[in-house]
Amino acid sequence: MNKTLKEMDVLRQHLEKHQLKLTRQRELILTAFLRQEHITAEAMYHQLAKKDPHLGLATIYRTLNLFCEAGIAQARHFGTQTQYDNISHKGHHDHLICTGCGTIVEFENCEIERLQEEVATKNGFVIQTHRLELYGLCSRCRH
Amino acid sequence: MNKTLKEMDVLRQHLEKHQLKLTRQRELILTAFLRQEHITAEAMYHQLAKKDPHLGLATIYRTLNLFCEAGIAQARHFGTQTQYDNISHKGHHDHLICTGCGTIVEFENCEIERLQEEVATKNGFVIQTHRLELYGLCSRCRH
DNA sequence: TTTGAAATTGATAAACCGTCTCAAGAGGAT
DNA sequence: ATCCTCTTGAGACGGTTTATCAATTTCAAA
Ligand SMILES: [Mn+2]
Ligand SMILES: [Mn+2]
Ligand SMILES: [Zn+2]
Ligand SMILES: [Zn+2]
Repeated sequence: MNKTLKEMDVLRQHLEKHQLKLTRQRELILTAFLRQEHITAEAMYHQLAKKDPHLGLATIYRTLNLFCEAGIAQARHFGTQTQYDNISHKGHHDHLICTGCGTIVEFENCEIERLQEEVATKNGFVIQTHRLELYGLCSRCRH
Repeated sequence: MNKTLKEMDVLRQHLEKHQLKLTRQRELILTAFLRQEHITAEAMYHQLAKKDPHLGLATIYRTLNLFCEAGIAQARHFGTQTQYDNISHKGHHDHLICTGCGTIVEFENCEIERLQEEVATKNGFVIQTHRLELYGLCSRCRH
């Protein structure tokens, strides 16, 4: 029973609007991507290499970037690595990252968001984007 | 009247403790660095390339990283560029960055800091570091 | 002051991560 | 099925930072 994915439709619409084509690779990568919360291009590459050993790394990058343009993914730069965040079913959020095991926890805090706006206004700025990342040790990594 | 700089002493102590040497280059770079609030290695390189003997780019990087270890500087990754933040006379702070002109404004907001701790605790984390950057347009860049 | 072991320097190679190039292949409107 | 356009995969390339290494400098001890 292959249920019609909302995200596949989002992609199809984006492709249509921009005269792009729905390829086997794009379907494959989207299906795999939607199983993840956050994933790097490299990890996606290795994961898919098992299925289709000829998927090029450049195609992974191109396709994940396409998903960003379509609003399905968002590139997040944590420390040195870039994680593609599956935002198809999420609103804005920020992250807690464990420096021990790499676990990524998402959170939303509207009070912090409000205070950010307040700080910006106080300094004459209008915010376009922001980054908030908390790095530390999760309970398991502290034993 | 060459007043004795507190930062030069901090550097001297750090060098002594680690069996490192005080070189003409390190003095030169420190003096120039202390005139800045935030600066990239590349900018520092160009600023100093005109003077004196010729300073290699590798030396600039090595020395700025040395300052970080000595607690005089802190590397901050804004967008794609790495700014070395002169923290010799500052406590913890975060930044507002204008995407129009590149202006960097520092701010401290203990209420945000407190809420960050609260979020971390709620998720079983103990924070080691954090990044908070607000990107937007300053009043001049909005006209 | 001279000496010499150890640290430092500058030039440049290399690593890293992602994008660009381009010839060959695939998509899809007609 | 045709044919124009878009996409793909392999590898070259680019920007930024670090590693390498022979020559030079520092500085403590003689
Ligand atoms: Mn996320
Ligand atoms: Mn600062
Ligand atoms: Zn952990
Ligand atoms: Zn501005």
